[in-house]
Amino acid sequence: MRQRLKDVAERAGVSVKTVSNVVNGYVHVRPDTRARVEEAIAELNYRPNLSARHLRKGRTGVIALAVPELDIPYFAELARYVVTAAAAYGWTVLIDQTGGRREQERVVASGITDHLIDGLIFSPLALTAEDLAGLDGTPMVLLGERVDHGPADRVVIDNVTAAREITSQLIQLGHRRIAAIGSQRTDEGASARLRLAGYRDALLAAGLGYDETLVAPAPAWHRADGAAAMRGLLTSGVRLDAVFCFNDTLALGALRALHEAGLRVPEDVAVVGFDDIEDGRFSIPTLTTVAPDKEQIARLAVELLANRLDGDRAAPARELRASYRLELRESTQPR
Amino acid sequence: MRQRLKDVAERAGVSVKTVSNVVNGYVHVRPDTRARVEEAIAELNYRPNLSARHLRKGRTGVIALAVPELDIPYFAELARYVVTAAAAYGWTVLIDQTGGRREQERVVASGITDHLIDGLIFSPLALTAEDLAGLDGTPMVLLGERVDHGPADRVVIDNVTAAREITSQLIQLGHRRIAAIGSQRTDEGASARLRLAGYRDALLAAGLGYDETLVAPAPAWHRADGAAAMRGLLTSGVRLDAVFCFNDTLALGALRALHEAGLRVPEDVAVVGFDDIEDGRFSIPTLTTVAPDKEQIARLAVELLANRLDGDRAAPARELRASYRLELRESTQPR
DNA sequence: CCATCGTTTTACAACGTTGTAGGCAACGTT
DNA sequence: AACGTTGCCTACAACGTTGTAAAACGATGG
Repeated sequence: MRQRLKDVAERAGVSVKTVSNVVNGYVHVRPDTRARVEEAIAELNYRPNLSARHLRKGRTGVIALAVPELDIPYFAELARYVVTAAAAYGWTVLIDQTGGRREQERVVASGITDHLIDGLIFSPLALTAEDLAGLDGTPMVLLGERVDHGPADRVVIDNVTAAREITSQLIQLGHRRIAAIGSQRTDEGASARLRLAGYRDALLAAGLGYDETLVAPAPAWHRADGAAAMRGLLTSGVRLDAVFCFNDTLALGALRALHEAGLRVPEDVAVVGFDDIEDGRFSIPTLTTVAPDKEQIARLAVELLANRLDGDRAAPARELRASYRLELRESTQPR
Repeated sequence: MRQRLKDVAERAGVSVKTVSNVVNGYVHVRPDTRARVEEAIAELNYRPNLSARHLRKGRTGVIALAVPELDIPYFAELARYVVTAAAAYGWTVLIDQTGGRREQERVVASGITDHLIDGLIFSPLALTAEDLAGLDGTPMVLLGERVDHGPADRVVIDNVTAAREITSQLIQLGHRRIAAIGSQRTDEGASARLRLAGYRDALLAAGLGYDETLVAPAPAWHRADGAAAMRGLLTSGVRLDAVFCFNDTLALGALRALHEAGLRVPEDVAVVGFDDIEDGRFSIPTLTTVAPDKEQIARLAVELLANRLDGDRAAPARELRASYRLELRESTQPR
């Protein structure tokens, strides 16, 4: 049977509240009393009932991280960092998978949210600012950017600049026909829109012009989508000597399709990705990519949440920018 | 401000309990009363306070899934299936990362467990049966096998047979010097022990003999460990024409190391893995592997937990076996 | 019109915890 | 000696919910 404060109190011969005080580290407890209580706690293997504590205090010590898909490595890696960063605050992280579906995202943002968790770190794919507007409840930190600024705290990286830089890098390496894989319909995928903008900026700045036939859409950003898009570009007959994939899994799929088509990377076609997932450090060839500082993203998100929880909930939303760097690997330069 | 039953009750002009009855689908509520209450619920956007409900009912509707590392793709994929299977029971899944450290696993198994969740699906790396013995509390389902049968429900696959089959497959393809990557110290990694046993069985059954110099340990089962182990085998000068890696990430690392050494896969060395992670379907070459039915594993685990929660908690522990199949891909046969 | 019975609704207590307010010693200060 | 101060501890109430028991209601039959 599970032990309660009352059981500990009876065993130690003190009041329930005194046990509570010991558990919570209240200072004014005589050392011998404290020792007696701690002994009783140990003997009974007492553990606080978190639901009761929450009911009383209004805090659960649990925050949620909601991501579209856990088996996209980027999110799995991010989840690990968030769990680590949250541990520093003594928080447990509930990880939730939305599948990127608007309905599920809405459920997570409002339903799950209510009462079970103290705060939410949320990487929305489909949800819009107005979906979020109605949620007065749980403090929330958004990851990744949309063009429209919502009412919530947010951690972003500068997608446009990063995309421009890596595209420029390709240009500097001598590539002139640079394709892009991963564009999406405007109402989904803000990341896609921003990375496309950076790609376009770089091309125009270099006087190369923007050729729509070089831009391949990808409904989702999985390996299979990257492979399919690459095959599409190849069969379309368009000339190309490099590909900028909007994330690493797309790029891994593209590598595969190029391999199947008998093309060498980087000799025939250079490939770059985005996210710096672990696979890209071991793929054949290894993958040049934009590497966002995931550890920093996670840390900033947790800090924003902590400030919001402890501080002024009505304070204006803040937006923090995380850094990134370019990782040049084999897929852009012969070894 | 968050709404309570009381607020809804006042608005609808009924008692708190009647609102509770409506929320919980109690039958004896007059239709017009029910309508009035539901209207009030909608207007106030009422959501039950789960902590209070739990405190009263002893159920949270949350189960936990504890895995060693989320950025090992196998666990990420498994997590996805568990979340899906649990949704069918209306459960939310709290995903926890233990890092495979015994201390953290113990915390998860006892600490987190208490009061916050109804049940736990647990994939332990370092924890032993005796660690688990002391936990009377939360129902638990273990994933993966240890040699010693613990006191908890369990979902396993037949590791020994699977390892034997895939090794036999290599032998049948004509390979004679088959290395193994992924062995571990006996006190950790039960999977390693079982897969090694299957590998050995197959070799002995084919009259090939078991050569310890062909077995490379791997402290963890990441890509980097696989690459390092492969390099070790290659520099040791031992002759080999195939490698059985105890999971896919090891195999991907091995592929990388072979590539760097200028060896072709499968022409010079065949490679097989275990787990069937998505990467293996897109790697160059694609990876032959043992494919456990992850969806089935997740479903069985959730079912076991459901039975335990609704049924007899003192019933003897059950062990269910999930199926697997061999996926033959490019890394064992030229296209 | 009353008794009976099933339906619908309600009051109350309890789940385990902690904040508030207060009491009792022991101590130091006037 | 009286007083305030401090340290330690306790009783009580409350967080939002639901199970229990019982009350109120309405319909039926005698």
